Amino acid sequence: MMKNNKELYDQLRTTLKQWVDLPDAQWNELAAIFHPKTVAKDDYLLHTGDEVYELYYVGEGLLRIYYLNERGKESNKAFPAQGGFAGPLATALLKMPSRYGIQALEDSVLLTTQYDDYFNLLDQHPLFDRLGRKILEWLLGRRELREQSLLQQSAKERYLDFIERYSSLLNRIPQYHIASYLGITDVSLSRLRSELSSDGY
Amino acid sequence: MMKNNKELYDQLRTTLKQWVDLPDAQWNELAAIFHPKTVAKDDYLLHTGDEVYELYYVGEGLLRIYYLNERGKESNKAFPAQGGFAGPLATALLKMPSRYGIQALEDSVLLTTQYDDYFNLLDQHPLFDRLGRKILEWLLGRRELREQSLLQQSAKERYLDFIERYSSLLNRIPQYHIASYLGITDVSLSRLRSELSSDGY
DNA sequence: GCCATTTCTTAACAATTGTTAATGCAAGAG
DNA sequence: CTCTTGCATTAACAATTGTTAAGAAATGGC
Repeated sequence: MMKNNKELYDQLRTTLKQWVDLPDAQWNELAAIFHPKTVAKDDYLLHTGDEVYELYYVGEGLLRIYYLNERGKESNKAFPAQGGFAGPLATALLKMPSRYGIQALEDSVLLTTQYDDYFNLLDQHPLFDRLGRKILEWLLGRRELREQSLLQQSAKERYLDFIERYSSLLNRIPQYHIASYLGITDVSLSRLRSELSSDGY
Repeated sequence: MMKNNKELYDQLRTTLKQWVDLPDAQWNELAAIFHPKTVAKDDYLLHTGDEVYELYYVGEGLLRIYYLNERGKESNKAFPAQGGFAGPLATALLKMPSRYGIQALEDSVLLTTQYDDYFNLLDQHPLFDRLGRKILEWLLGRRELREQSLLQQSAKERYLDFIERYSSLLNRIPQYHIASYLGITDVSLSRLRSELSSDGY
């Protein structure tokens, strides 16, 4: 069910509207730096350690963003699906090797832009700074919810929250990736699930 | 060693310069909405559940920002000291009861502004949107580092990192507050410390 | 200096999560 | 269809962290 390009760009505009309703002139400027891209299931858009050049908008499909530590342990940071973004902004700004990677969990249709184009855009009109600020405010709120969850909730509580919050993604993401998002091993998650099911969930 | 007001505002301007170097006109606009405030050790600037009205800049002293969950467990989110900010931006935007609280760990000298004034300021000049965006980018980077740390590091590693990163604050923050920042109990931290010291740290 | 209070440590035991390994199950390739 | 491969489950055991309680050490008020 591949979207055509017009639908794709319309969808991006709708997504951005939740923060700033860009007038046609600015919208056209913004749309001009985004280009359609498709990616196949399991392909990588970014490896940890690479320099970051691109930002992605998910029109259709599902990605995962993950951290990798020195011991080679991966932890999933987020699962951007339709309407979501993926692009290590903080790292791109620093022009440093990325602390995270991005992989497609499904065949996906994206809109992508070069970070250099994005940074240039910010200088073209103050509305882009405003849009950027609003998106960042939103992102920050999400990161803080996650931080609180990791600090204060047990693995079981985090899993139950995940089920509730991301019910639509539940059967699209392998268990071991969910476990890694929750900060536990796949074996522990399986044990939690069996405890929950014997408790009547 | 109480700073006088001029030093206090100069310090704020210096702090902001790391993101945007405001011309005098915009700096004066910004300075006008900030007011000096002192707070005594142990006093609360914000309780969880209160609505958020104010943003704080720390001129001198030390604060802690903490989350509180339904079971009454507190977890420290950050320890803003000289040059730092405290103010639940994400919550202020939502006009919802704050998920976190702010308490002074030392007698502190602050500059504070009403969020309404801050939001108005953003409409006065595009530079403020830019400043806001840059601060948020920086904050987001820090939150992501913390998220990765909570997902991938053991309590012992997190503690060693904390010692390294915040060595200057180490003897100003009680152990149990550090433990709560690390996501463990004070008893566990004490145990870690004794293990480390018998390992020669 | 002395007392009360707070903070930190220690110890025993419980609960949670990790590790390893074996097995079952399901989906995709040929 | 069969085989391979990847994913999920289960079990036994280890390591980490939590809980509770008692006492030691440090701090602040008087």
